Amino acid sequence: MNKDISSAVIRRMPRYYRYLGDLLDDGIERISSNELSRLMDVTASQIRQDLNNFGGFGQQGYGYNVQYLYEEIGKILGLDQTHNIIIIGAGNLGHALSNYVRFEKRGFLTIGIFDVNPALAGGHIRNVQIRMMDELPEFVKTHKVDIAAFTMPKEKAEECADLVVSLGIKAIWNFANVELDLPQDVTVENVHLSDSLMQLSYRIVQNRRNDR
Amino acid sequence: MNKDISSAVIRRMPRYYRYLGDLLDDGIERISSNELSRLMDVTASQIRQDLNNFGGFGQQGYGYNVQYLYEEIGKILGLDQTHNIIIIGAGNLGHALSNYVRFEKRGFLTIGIFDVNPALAGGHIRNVQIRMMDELPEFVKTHKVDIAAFTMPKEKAEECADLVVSLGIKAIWNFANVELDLPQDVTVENVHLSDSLMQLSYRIVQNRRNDR
DNA sequence: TAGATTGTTAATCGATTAACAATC
DNA sequence: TAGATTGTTAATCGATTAACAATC
Repeated sequence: MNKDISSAVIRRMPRYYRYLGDLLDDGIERISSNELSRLMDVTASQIRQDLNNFGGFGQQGYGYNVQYLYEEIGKILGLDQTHNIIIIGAGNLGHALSNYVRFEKRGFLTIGIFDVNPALAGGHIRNVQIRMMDELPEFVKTHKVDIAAFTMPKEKAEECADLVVSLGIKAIWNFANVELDLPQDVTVENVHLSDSLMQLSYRIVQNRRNDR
Repeated sequence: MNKDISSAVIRRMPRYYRYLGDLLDDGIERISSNELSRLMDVTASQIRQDLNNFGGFGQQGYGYNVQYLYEEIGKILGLDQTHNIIIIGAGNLGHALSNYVRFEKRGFLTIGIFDVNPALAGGHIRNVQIRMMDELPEFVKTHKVDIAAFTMPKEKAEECADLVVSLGIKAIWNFANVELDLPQDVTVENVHLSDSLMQLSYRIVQNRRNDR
């Protein structure tokens, strides 16, 4: 129905959402694309183009109602629904993710954490129990799981992907440093921390060269 | 000197590096842009264009030597140098980052972790001592610090940015969910986990709509 | 009504892909 | 030498910006 919206646009939507949330907190009622443009350091034209991919949220001569636009973008991003997350890999990163209380406010709820290490069995992270991997199939059958977050070592990632796909999970938030090979009805969002660090490193080295 | 290379290209370099590393591990000696293209699911044309931003690393009729190309991309990304990192915020995420042994292999070394919580003072994460924030200025003066990783709550981020900038640090790896306002000789790489999760959420909701 | 600002079309710019001559 | 494959130029495609008529 919605014709495909370019990923460049999608990438910017959470940023709009963030800025509008801040404006809302500051009690700002309305904002024009021009003011927002100055605030966010993007062109007003881009803001209007981006938003109009999803509909006309503004009003000529007035601008945008902050609260309304904030809520609409929230709906676009699916933040009006609850997303149940399981975390596979109870290492530091798994801990970190499950502790992000802020996510909960946006409707993301960690309902299970899984690991292979028997030493962790029965433990809890903020009242979410750590379970062993062999309990995963039963758990997914008895709970609604929307997202599997992958925080295990990359060597295990492909195997885990096969498992969760076979259990019917349709979305993976992948922190393991490999590309997963998935059926096309399963969506994956990669967070490659080491790629990110390398990009930073590139720019550092580049700046040093320019200084000379 | 190097004319500006588009960020789209830079973003792809770590991925090339990753794939070439895997090929190297598999004992593959040479590869053509065409084979790599199939492997990575990008066009061969793009691979050749991307690489030729930095120089001619291949040979007509032969392709690319995997080892050589791997090392050259490593140099481009600055992985032939050591980068000392301090982590500000010793929460779960700070722990996770400092425990990424893999980063060390690429020349990224955590040399200090800082927090405001006195309960953490004197603790260690993998033989790196947790220090209090008031020790930071002295630490930066007596150690070479290339990167400050921001894993504190977003409310503290801007203030920390002012501090590390005033101490002469030129690169920030920012996990706090705000945009930092920085002088233009300071480079920042943002990792906005909640933005990432929202993009995933968008695609989940989108897929469900399409199913109907 | 006049002024402001959107929604949208048109123009520009940049990035990706295709093509092919150069050359190993 | 003939075949393969790069490096690079040209063509295409998509995304961003500019402009402006519609309208609140």
